[in-house]
Amino acid sequence: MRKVTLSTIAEELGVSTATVSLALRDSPLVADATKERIKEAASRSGYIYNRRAASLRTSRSGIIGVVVPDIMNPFFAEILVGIEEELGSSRHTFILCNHRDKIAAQQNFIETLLQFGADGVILSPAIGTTADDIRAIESSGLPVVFVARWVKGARVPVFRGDDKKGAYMVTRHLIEMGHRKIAFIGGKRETSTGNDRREGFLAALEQAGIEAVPELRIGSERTRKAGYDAARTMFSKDREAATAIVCFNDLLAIGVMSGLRSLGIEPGRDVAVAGYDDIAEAEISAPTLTSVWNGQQEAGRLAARAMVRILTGSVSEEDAHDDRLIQPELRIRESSCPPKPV
Amino acid sequence: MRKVTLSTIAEELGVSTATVSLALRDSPLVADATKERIKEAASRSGYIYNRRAASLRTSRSGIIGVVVPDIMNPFFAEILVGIEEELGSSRHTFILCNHRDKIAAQQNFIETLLQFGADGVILSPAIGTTADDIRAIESSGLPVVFVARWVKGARVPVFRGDDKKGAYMVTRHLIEMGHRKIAFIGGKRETSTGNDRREGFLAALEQAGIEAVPELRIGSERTRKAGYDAARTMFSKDREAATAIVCFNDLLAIGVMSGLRSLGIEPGRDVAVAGYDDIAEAEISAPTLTSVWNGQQEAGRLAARAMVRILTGSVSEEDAHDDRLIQPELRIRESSCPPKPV
DNA sequence: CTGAAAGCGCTTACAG
DNA sequence: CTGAAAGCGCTTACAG
Repeated sequence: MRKVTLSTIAEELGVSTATVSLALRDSPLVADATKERIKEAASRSGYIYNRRAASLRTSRSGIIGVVVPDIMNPFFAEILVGIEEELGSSRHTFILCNHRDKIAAQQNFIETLLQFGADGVILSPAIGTTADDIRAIESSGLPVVFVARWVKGARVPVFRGDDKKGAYMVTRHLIEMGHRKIAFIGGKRETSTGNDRREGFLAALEQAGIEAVPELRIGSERTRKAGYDAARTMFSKDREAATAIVCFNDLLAIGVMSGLRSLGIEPGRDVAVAGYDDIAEAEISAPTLTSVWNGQQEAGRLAARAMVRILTGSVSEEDAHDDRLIQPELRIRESSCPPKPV
Repeated sequence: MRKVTLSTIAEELGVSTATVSLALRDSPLVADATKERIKEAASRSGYIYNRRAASLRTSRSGIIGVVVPDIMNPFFAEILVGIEEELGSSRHTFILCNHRDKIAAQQNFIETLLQFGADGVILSPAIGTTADDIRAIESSGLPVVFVARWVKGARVPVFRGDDKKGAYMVTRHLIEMGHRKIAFIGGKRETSTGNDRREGFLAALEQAGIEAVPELRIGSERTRKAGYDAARTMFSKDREAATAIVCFNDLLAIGVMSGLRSLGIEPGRDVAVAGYDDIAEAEISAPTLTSVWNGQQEAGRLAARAMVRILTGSVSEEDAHDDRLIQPELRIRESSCPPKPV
């Protein structure tokens, strides 16, 4: 079985390849009857549209790159769901990369995208990405949109939750319950999210006149395991190191709860714990986890939509800067108990 | 800045495009001095290799499709890690799809892969995929390798753990601890894994002369939430519905433990719980979770390696059938306690 | 060791 | 409404 191309069909029907091409894309230039015959022949012969050829000719590939730190992290997985939903309805295919906060991996993938002639990239930049890096990508002809994280100085639309405000809200909630010794676990100073959430935390303390104790802040990876370890480190020598813990994200918070329990400290009774992101698991953990809804699906959807707009030219890249922050919402659950009476 | 192509460089240096092409790919046909000049000019001018053009000419794209039910599930995420590791060293790029057990989504993506001229696909087939579907893919020129799941009747290499044996092992472990009322939660009859694990479970019961009680088997999604719900359904009316629970996977088991706890039943003390897959979380849950190591990273790696072998022609597709099952290992932890004395 | 030429399979003006 | 022709940027025989 020889490969079927436009010209195979053209020959068979005695028309030109131009007509076949137009017909298959439903151009109004082609007579309906001709279209019918052509489409019928195409599907009968098992014709497969060759995107490489089309893309070479038009210099549009229909590929959008999506670059995130780690798909295994539910936070980014939910962003992806949003992107997937939004892109599903357009004619774009997305191809995915985990950079795991390695600049080299990110660079490498961008290079691959350029080679494939990708139309754009939705990026949650790796730690260490500079505004110059972003400019370089854009000047290679690859429009960029940020999601979740952003890079200072880069003039690129960014779609994300208001991390500072959310962290402020959850910290304030714990303070209102009566907590004064509040720890902050996780997040890295080098990421915009890490910074913003930490700032929100500190702002709430300051506003309440609580002094920030450096020992009560532990940076870490963003995994369950890191939370588990951090909790054990913080509470193994002093079981009253803190009465409440704000975690950088839910994954960490779940790990923290597990770590506390392994020391015989019951989260939601002996120590209050709060997470961030409101991933699906927060609702079914035991105790259920107080968290901050951060709109990651929404962020993914908005980022994808902005990208499609840029690509279809319905909006200039300048105008795509409608990057209002998504407003976070506090989700109070069992894990944020009041402090134990002394 | 005009786009730089092979001919831009060729003109600049006064050589032919053939020579430039050869030089950039390090062909021994080109003199070292010429190579030097060409490479220098390429990197200086910011030349970007156009894979679409190359691929159109050679009809090899360097793309491998990876199609799994759900990347958010750590089981598949770990398979992906294996694939990523293995493919990292070859010159292949992979593009990913979640089919979420929707045949249409799977079909759609295969179509996209064909349009991009993908070289092959590593597939964990959606429920309902038939041997004919697989044959159709292969006869379109896309070699297939299965990972984790397989399709009966399809002559395709498959890389996966021995699910039946693993489920047998963990069930047997619980029986040896003295359990007789053992439930099985999760998995779908329609997937090969669901079937195999269920069979292993039943085989262990039968061998121990324990009658299988249909009420003690609940099929379900493969999520934490489903486990949570199933546990509550099973134990809310009868707190002694079972003394031990074998779960289709760890995600479910973690949900089950959470569900039990929400009813005031302590997993690992009142009821034994075991999972499957030995995901990273099993080790840090509280109680730590007894599970079966299933070698998913290994499976991913082997599948990717087999695919690369098929593509480089170092092995015929027939010979790639070295699909020995990965031997599962039992990981006994706190959650599998003996039955409570009556 | 290097070059001229053809061709992969599309789409896009242009002409009719 | 349809066709002939050029060209996207590579690679691959082939000739020298």
